[in-house]
Amino acid sequence: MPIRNTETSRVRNIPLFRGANDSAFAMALSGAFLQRFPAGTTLLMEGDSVDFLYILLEGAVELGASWKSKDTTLAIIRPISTFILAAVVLDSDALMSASTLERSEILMVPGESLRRAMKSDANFCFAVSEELAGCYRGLVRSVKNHKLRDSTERLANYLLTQRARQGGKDTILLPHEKRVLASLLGMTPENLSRAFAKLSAQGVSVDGVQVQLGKIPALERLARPSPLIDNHYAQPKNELGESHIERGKGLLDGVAAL
Amino acid sequence: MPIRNTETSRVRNIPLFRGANDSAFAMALSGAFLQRFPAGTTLLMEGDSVDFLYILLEGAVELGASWKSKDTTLAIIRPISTFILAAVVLDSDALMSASTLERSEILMVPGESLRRAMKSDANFCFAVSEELAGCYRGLVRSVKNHKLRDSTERLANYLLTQRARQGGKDTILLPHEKRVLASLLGMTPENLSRAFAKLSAQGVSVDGVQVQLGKIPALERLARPSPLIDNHYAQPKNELGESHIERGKGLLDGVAAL
DNA sequence: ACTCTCGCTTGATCAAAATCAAGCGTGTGC
DNA sequence: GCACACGCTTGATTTTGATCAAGCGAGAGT
Repeated sequence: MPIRNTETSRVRNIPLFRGANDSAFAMALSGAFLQRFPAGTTLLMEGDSVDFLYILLEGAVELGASWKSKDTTLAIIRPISTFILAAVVLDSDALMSASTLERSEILMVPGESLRRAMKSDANFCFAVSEELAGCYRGLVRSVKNHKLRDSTERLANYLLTQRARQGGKDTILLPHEKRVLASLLGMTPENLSRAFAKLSAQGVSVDGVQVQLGKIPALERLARPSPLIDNHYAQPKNELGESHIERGKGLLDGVAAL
Repeated sequence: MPIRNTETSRVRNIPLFRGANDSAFAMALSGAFLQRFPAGTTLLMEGDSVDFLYILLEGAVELGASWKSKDTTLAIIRPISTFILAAVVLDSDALMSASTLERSEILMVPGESLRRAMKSDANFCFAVSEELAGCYRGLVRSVKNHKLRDSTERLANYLLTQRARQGGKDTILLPHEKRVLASLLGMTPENLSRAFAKLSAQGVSVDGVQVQLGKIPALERLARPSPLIDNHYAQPKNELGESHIERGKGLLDGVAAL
């Protein structure tokens, strides 16, 4: 599908492109096209060579990986976010697979165009570096979350993060199927159920996708959220790893991953 | 300590600076200085603001993190490598602490100089992006390693990676104390001992820092190393996460982390 | 030589999480 | 309406890893 004005203007204002000069922006998007995918479509498999930067405009995309018949979710991307940037910059193979969780609308930007634009405009290139640095730090948070907390603590922090993103109200909606959430949090669906059960002591009660957080102080006492692991303060756009994303200093639209 | 010619020329050739033009290189290193630290020195704590890019010229540095009285090692840096780059690019706080494992020699480059240099030279800026992308992908490998493998499998892969880096001989030397190794692999020292014991079935025998790998095929059958997780093919310079680092396409000197 | 310390190992116990196996409830298709 | 599939839960069991508690052995300081 040819790229239209509506799309370019939407994308022009994300942090990645905002500081680019017009000619670099045009160069980056030369050859870009818009594509729609139904839910459950595999966009990319681990090991595939990566020819495009993906920019998710609508929908949701799961980044995952597998080994020896196990698999896991590494991140869930929400609009407007890029993914697979690192592989594009290095012109190398994908380390994660990507598939749509919902019907999605994706802008596909040729990697070669993007790299040329970076080399032609230091400000744009700097924005790419900021973006990558933010992704890196999101992953650092994710590793810390996994190595330092047990599964109940991860869930408790996930709930508090969602609360902050969904406006601070005491009842939140789970944005994904529980099995996807379990995989993102690094546990089995069975254990996710049990972790929810444990958190009833902290006033958490689940009804389908709705979760009531009855006793926030108790939940916080258990979760002990930390700005060095959790990203409560970011805008409610992305969920990377256990849902932490970060933008250059005081920012703004989330843009994430790979 | 003032920076001398020997140091600038050593650093000039790492991938990060190789493509920079002379004026950007000079700008980046303006205000840089060399510092020596004894083993066990804390260079940076989590949450500290980061004013310098660190370039490790000699020694070894551990990057770690802690939460609720637990702590863990996220990476071990070997020369010549940078660390804390992402925080410098974003001019933000450290997400990891850094401390020397051995007496170390570190070139400290002011963050502001580095950012100015990036904005003045798109090629240098591109190299920074490549560096960050490599760090990012190293962390992705690390997350996969932790979420998909159990501790014995992680150890088995670690041993095979070390073998590849130490020249492919069937006896390798552990480069760190076992307690550090355990923390890097995400387990307790007790469990590291037991994991070694389990691997005796695969021909692994330990004597102090020396490890004999008796039955490589059996070990590989258990470890199932994968180019999408392990970085056997990189140069033997770095150990990030479980020891995977990656450089832009066909590269070279390792440079890593944060 | 002799303790002392320290890093590592070993064993016993405990806690956390994965796995196996039903069951339950809702929604779909026939 | 009825059967079926599917996502989720619950319980029982096993496996994995953490914790607690000794012990062992090499090296450092006296």
